[in-house]
Amino acid sequence: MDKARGVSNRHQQESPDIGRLAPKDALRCSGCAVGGLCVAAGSDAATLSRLDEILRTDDSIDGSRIVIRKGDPFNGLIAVRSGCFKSFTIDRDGREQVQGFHFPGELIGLDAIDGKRHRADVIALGSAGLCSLDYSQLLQLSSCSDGLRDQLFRLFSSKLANQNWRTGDYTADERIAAFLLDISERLERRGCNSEDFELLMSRSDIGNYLGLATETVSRVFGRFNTNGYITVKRKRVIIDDRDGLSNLADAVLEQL
Amino acid sequence: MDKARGVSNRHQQESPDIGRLAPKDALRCSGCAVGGLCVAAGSDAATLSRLDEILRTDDSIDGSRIVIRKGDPFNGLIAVRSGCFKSFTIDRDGREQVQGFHFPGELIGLDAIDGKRHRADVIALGSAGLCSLDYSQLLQLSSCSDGLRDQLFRLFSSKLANQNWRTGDYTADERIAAFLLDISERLERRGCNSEDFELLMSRSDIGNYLGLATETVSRVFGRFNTNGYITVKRKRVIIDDRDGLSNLADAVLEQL
DNA sequence: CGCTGTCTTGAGTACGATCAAGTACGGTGG
DNA sequence: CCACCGTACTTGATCGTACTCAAGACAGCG
Repeated sequence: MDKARGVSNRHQQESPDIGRLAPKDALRCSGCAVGGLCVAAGSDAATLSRLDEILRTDDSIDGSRIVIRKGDPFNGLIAVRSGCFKSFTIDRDGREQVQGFHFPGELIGLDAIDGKRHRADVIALGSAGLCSLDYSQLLQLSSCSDGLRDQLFRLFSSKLANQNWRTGDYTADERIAAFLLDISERLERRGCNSEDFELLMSRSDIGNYLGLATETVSRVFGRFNTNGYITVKRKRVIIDDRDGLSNLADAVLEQL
Repeated sequence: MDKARGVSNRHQQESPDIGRLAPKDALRCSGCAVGGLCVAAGSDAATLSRLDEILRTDDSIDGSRIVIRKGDPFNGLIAVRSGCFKSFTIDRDGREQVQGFHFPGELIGLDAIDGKRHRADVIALGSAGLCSLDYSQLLQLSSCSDGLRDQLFRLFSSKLANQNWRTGDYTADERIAAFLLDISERLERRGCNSEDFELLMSRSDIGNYLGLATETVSRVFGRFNTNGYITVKRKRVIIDDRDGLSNLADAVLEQL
């Protein structure tokens, strides 16, 4: 009972770390650990093997490597294989705007299809891997498969839906509760431990993402800690009272 | 020189009002006034005529009519033909959250593809018209046409891209300047007068949408008016100093 | 062991929210 | 045509949350 106090450690041993989701031998959609959440979901075997053909993977991304720069020509969709990425822009005053964090199975660069240029920088938070899918080839391939088309639309759709809560008018507490539950839920869907995890992003990233100052994030984390909602030490977070958090985040989560 | 002072009235006579974009006789994609911005853009004649087949139109929508309710089953995409719509949710405390305003050629309900239920209420702001496109039929049809698939993805993509600026951390002045320029630009693309127009939504809708209080919107409008950026009287807005507004909205607009 | 960057904690401040009148407009009916 | 009413908008005064500035604690690392 040293660290994981206040919560069962039922997920302790079987849950993989977010960085370990893509074993070296699964360089294709057909064997991908997050296939069920990604582009391939709902595709038949034939489509799957053609997806494998147009797929380019890179599993050797080290922490803090910028994988996309704003203005880069858009060639294809980027899917996260493992690890976590942050997308952001820097305005002319040098101020950063964090647009989002991307987990395995999620697509990056969807907003670049229209203008054919990437609209944000994307950086790896820790070691990570990704796939790229050439857009015109994907467009071709999607003519053959109803399932693939549907899945692409669904991925777009859920991205749009998940965007809405951030624009609402919520308090710092509501935002952070919703943020923590969002991260937790995304980890869960990937088979990771959703009760006890490491935040891969810094306090200032979180604050920037949520429209709050770094200090406010720190303070709310501290308050949640003393109130028994979570146990937080630096980047390590344990969800102690999920219901309490949900209660706080209620107004926000109704948007989903 | 009674009302349109300070700005040329070059767009005065030839610009249609936003409510008058869909003449009664153009009930099909092929003859639609906003076809170039909507689903049909980039489709060949054959696809266009098949689009016409799966299209259902309704041009007799009166003001304040709710056309979609949150939780409604998702059957297909809704495209605005004429007028303007507002999408919003009401949380359990009865507080409204305005998610967006929709102009002719724009799609509504994209975020419902994934969960198969609409995630927001949609109401007409004044008399309006819309089209609905059955999703499964559209999915089928899109297998035949690269152009249609591409256009659908682009519409999704631009929707995602245009979402980002609202989440950033900006002042009331920046938000409202960006809002006015956004409306103006959308009117322009539809061939309407972009210098002198009527806001179809109320101050409280604008405030809610931008995360500001009604009173703040009113005050900023008033300040912009005295500073010579705009002439505003009730719902009527004239853009007097576009550069000034752009300057204010710079930080925001970089996100686009 | 001290250096560096990240995080935490504290004190004062500001921007926009809230509360509260007051005003203009559009609609209705006399 | 005008008096009336209700709603939307404007304007003013006060308040509160989260920002800013500032200092200190902690972890990681040479």
